Amino acid sequence: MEKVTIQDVAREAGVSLGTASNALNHPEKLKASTLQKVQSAMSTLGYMPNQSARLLAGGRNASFGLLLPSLDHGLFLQIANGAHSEARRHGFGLLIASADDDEQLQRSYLRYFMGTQMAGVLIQPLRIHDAPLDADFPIPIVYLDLHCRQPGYFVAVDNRAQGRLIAEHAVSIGSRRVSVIGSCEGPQAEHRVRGIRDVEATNPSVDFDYLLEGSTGLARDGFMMAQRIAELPETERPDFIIALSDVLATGAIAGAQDAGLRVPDDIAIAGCDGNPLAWNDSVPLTTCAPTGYEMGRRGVQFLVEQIGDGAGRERNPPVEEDPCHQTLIRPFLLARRSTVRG
Amino acid sequence: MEKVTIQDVAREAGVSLGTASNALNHPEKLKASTLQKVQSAMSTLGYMPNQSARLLAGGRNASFGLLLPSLDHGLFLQIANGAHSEARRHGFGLLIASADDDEQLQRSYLRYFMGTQMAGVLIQPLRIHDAPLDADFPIPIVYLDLHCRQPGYFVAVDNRAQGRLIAEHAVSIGSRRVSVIGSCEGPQAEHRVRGIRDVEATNPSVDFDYLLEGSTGLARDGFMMAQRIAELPETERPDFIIALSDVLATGAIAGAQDAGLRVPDDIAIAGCDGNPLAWNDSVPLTTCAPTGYEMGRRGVQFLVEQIGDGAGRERNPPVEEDPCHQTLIRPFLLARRSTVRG
DNA sequence: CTGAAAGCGCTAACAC
DNA sequence: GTGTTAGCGCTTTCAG
Repeated sequence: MEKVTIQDVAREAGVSLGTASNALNHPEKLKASTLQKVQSAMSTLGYMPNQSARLLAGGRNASFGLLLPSLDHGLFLQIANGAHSEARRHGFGLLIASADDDEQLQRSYLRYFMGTQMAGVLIQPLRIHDAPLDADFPIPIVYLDLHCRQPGYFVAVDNRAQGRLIAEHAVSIGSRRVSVIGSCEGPQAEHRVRGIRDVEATNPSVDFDYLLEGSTGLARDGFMMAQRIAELPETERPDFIIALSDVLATGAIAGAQDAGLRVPDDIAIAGCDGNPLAWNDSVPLTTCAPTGYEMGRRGVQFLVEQIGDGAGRERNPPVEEDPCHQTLIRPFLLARRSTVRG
Repeated sequence: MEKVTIQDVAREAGVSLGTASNALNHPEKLKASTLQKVQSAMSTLGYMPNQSARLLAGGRNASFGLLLPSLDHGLFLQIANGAHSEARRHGFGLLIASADDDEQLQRSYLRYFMGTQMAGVLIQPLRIHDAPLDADFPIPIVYLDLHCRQPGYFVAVDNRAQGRLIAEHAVSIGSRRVSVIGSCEGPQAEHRVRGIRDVEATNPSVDFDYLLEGSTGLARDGFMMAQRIAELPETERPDFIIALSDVLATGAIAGAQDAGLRVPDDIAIAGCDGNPLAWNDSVPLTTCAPTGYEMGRRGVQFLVEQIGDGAGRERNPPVEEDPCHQTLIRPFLLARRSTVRG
């Protein structure tokens, strides 16, 4: 089918171009009968408004952009779902893009979103460093999974509380020796370790040691670390492993079992980051409840808030509020079989 | 930062508007030194080309749209990943949207993609019926997870082969009585049942019965059906349950265990649709390997193919090929602990 | 290589 | 209520 423009619609409906346009953007301005005529003309012609032209002519883009670092983590599905449902509640659409762990691609999608005049952008940056870019962005932007003392909007999981929660759980079930495995490559993992150290400080009778190497993203690393741990003499062997990610924990469970240990009887193992995609163990994993949904929702709320602000005041707002808008998502413990005997 | 246009760039670089535009779209036409000047002007000004204007003026949109029915199934992540990686290989971007199980939203995103002049769109329709729409779409379109004897491009999982695979597995491990649970609400489930019946036909010594009720999407239904099955006297009780979805299988495993049966010793349970998001059982689930990645890849290949076609021939192609382009993705068995003793 | 100019399809003023 | 018109920012074409 050849392209049909709003002109064609107007002709078909026997009205003027402007009226056809109004039917689309200000239906309340038309007489019901006229509106009816135009709409039926649109559908018989199969008219699809050209978004580019609408936007260019000054229309508002009622969509938000969501830019994720990649699509291989359950967290991203949750974020997308949370953001989408909240966006819909406010009458916005949501377009999702993945940077595929590539900074250049991240930038290019970000430019695309800007260039396409999205109503706002939610971005979970690949690295902290990517944040300050917002300095000169023409549209509202919210950073996800990033906690940062800078002007701007940030929504993050309270990773420190996650670490604390799991460590407290370890202590509460009577563990004596706790091993923390993973690496501190990202700020998230770093905060989790800090939370664990909080608990360590208040429980001097429990031993904590830290095997911070490998990555947090590969089950294989967890497997090997658990095997090394399993080789220790029983008197030195930890009775609880905290893995800094669920994927790592999954590997660790397999590694421990492969070495002949029973989970949780001989050794308890827990994850940290609430990643349902990793929950395919032979034993249900203790970890934190997923937080992505909440992040996505909150992020869109910030976006909507900014848009509202822009409309409300013009310049020199009466009160200069704190320009740093931050939200920490509070995590919850999911105590399951990998640490608690059935 | 205020909006900076290509005019500003041209002025800053000391060249004409046309040249600045060429720097963006036909860099090969510029002297290296001029190109350099323009590019640095762009970056110092923080110039972001207005996509709407580019498209409207006739530029090509180097992005595909992917329209998914929802975002709550692991399959969708796989599709998105497969599509994205293939799109990148060909120099295209990918924008993802979710219809959130809402037909109206599906249509609205589809129009959006059309209106935004995407280079092509991949759509996994909510219902079969949504397919024929393509009759008058101005851009290449490929349907996912849909097998359909109509002109157009279709990529689907061979659901019938999935059913066959699982049923053959049941027979091969010596099952005598097989119960199939789930509902035939979608065409996918229907095909799976057909595949199971294929196997039933060639194995008269094995009993198959079909409890086709509830939904395929709720673990709760699986739970309750398994409980009902568990109450049967041992002589009548099936020794193998095929659930028409992994989510259902997950529920069934929990239900059987809750009723005091051991899996797989007392009863083996398998899924069908290779959904990693459902793999959080206490026992690793036998099912088919995930197929989404392959679907996404193949879908984008079809898109690229269509675009290539459009450029190659103008009208009256020398040979009129079959207008029905279909690909069936072949499934593989993933035999795990829920049916095979460790 | 440059500069000028014609739209792309639409929205939002403004007149009627 | 309706019809008319001026751009939105950019790409492309065409003459220099």
